[in-house]
Amino acid sequence: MADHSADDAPEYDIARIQQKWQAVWDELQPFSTSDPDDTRPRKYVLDMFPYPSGDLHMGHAEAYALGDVIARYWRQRGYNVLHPIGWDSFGLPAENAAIKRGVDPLAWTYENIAQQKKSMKLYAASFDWDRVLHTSDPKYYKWNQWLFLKMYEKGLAYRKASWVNWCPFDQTVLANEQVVDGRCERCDNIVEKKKLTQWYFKITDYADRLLDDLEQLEGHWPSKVLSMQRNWIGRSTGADVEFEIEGREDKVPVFTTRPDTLFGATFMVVAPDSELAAELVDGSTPDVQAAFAEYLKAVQKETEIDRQDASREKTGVFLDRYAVNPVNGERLPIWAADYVLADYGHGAIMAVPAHDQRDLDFARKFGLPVRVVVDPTAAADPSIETDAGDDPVASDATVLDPVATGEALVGDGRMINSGPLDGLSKRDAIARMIELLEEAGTGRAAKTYRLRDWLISRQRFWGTPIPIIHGANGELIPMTEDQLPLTLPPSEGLDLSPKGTSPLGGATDWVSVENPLDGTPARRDPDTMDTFVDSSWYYLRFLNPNDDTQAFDPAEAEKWGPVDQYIGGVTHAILHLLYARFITKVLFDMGYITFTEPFTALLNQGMVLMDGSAMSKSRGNLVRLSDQLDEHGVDAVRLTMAFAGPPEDDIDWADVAPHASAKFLARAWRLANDVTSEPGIDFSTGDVALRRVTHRLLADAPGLIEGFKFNVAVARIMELVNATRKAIDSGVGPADAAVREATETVSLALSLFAPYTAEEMWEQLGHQPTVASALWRTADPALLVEESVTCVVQVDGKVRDRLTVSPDIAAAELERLALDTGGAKRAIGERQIVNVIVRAPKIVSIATKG
RNA sequence: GCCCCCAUAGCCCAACUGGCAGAGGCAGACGACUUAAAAUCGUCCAAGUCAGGGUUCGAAUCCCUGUGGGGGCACCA
Repeated sequence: MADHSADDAPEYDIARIQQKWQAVWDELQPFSTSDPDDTRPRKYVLDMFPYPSGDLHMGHAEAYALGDVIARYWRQRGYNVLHPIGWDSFGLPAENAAIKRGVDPLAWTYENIAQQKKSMKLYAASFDWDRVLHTSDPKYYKWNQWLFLKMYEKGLAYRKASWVNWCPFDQTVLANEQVVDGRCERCDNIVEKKKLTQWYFKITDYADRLLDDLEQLEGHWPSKVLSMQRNWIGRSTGADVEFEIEGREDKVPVFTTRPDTLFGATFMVVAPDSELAAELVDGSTPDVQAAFAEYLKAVQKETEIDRQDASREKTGVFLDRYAVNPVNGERLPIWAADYVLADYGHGAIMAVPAHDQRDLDFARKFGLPVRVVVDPTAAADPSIETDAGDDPVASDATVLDPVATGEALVGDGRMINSGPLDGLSKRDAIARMIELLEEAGTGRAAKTYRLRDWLISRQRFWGTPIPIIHGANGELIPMTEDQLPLTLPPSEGLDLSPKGTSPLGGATDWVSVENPLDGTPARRDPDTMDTFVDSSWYYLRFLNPNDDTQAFDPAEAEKWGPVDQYIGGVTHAILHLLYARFITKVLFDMGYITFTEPFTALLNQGMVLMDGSAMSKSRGNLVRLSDQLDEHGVDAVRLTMAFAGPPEDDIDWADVAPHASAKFLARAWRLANDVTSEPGIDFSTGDVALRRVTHRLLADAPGLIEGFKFNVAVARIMELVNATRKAIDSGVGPADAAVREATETVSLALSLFAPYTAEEMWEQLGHQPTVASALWRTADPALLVEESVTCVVQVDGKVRDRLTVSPDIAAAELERLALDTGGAKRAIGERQIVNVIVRAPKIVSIATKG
């Protein structure tokens, strides 16, 4: 038995090993991708870049551990792997820290970046340090401005006045995506509505493509993210119907998903905060105008949270105006009610109370007429085809009276009271009504989306200035590319505190300019861009981060793009990913790139929790990464992250055992110390049993890594370590060639998870550094075949006997052997055999009866 | 309200996608080494797969129903 007492055996000193190899990596640069003559096939592996709000935390540690496994894996498989890192370094936290502590946001940001970079190096993340970028660097945000100007040129960047989300604490507008449950995503304060003129990107022009292209990502992105994106875009199909309004010149379009129920429309509702409502009220009586003004005031006082309370009563005011139903000429009273939204569809609806729950609630409250046009009891008629799932309702007079039941009839049935549609099913009636509307020129098939345009202006300092000059008469003058970058003025002397207008407005020298067209006084746009603009295309900037002549090199994009594997948290499932997909499509349309999706594959890691909940200082369950690294070593923390479970699952730090990972690594490392054979020994002379374990790992690890089953891969390495330990201590001994082969394989496999330990082992085994640039080995198929396998003999589903047979045994032979076993004979007894299923060589299943 | 995931030893998790429920780890028990402890090495322990039904020669795996947990969307016409 080998002697492992502390006195005479070397100790696994992870602190020393870490220090040693960091220096070696700095010198050898095994992760550089700068050689233009590299002929290896390429992989682009990208971790979501961090926001520098402090030092790295446990969440970063998990993400970077997993991303690194993938990057190192592909390198080991012979690929030229681009694995860059940068910082998403514009944004609110820098500014808030500046306000709170009176520091310069720039200094604060770059101090944090320096600290994070140091931690990443310690953490052994295999980044290409030559490609670092910071979005707060004018070298970077110049190209944000370029992108803005290109979008402006194409009509994809525009200004409009609209009711926007306003965070009263951060004193800035927010995108819809940044409002969660009616609260500001960042500070959790209740969001208010304000009418402001702001810059928008026209993402709605791309709604169909953003939705339809998700199909390409199926199987490569988590299905959860795909469904979140689908929900967010929220396409619904139906028809636009044009209604005439008495006393108004132009017709009013209304979107509906149920054009089949047009004959059941009994009133119309417009959004109180829409222009249409204001205009209709203008043409109404003074009484109506007063009532409406009061109602509008009440509506505008409501927060998003009030509005989303589904249980609240319907409210509204009658406008004393009338629309005309285009299919039957009926007069429909027009109401304003806040259950109709100004910015969805056309801000007006046709109300069909019999077949829409909201309309029914409203009609019941205000005593408006209800007319049933779909008879759900009639679907039993065999000549009527109903949609699957919409089962006919039992024939019962009461269901046909929604006013009495309070339940709208939303299911399928047979059309009644609907003139030319009578007798049709819902589906057929929808199609027929669209035809009729199109023939009459009063409507057409239409689609509407939940997705809104992307509001990109922010009234904040620490962001990309918008490269637009406002002339004295309100004209917009875009800067020209040669004038970029438009850099931020120094923060010194500026009031950064939230006050509802951009701090840049106070930088008089900066904001006041001459109108480039006529020399009259003009002002720069004082707002800055949403930082999601920065991150929407950064993956392209990594291809040539220091190029001053272009945002990115289309030739490099052709070489490397799109990203083969993107890794990051599910927190960005909608926002960032949707914007990046959008900008990618825009750049494709402009001809800069040849692909339409930025991220071919996506891995979402879970969160790191403590005692079942997210870590936070206020909760007092914060685990500090630096403490963990000090206590257990980098490798043990990384290994723990990979081993804890499937990567997309949350890790509860209370459930995992980094000390056990450290113990395992020491055990693996000790193997390398124990090996006594020389490098280059002929492995084929080694012990076959141990070689089998080694080669099974060689064969299986690639599939496990590519399937993101890192935890299983680690378990398999542990298995090999255990088998090797046993071979050394109580088997063939430390000099056997198979022991060296196994230990070298452990080092190679561990190099993905525990790079320091793996390097140390590799060197101890007599190899040149680095194991990080060594290649994975091919399994010998001969060693993957077992000499004999156990075949199970089942009778009526129960295991009755076992056979030890050759793996290539013939089915007929196996059947004969199985039927002859004592266990099978006993179980069959007098019963009659009805079927024998043979799955050679693993199982024989006998079915009997009697 | 609509849609989507998940449930396996005390705990974290595997199981070739229908073929003997266990790879690995934690915790636990015992032993070796030690004056002792730690470290190390070794041995052992444990569920019949949330519940009920169905398909099948055979179900953790496929299909229904329910329970429990997690997530997304929601007055979106």
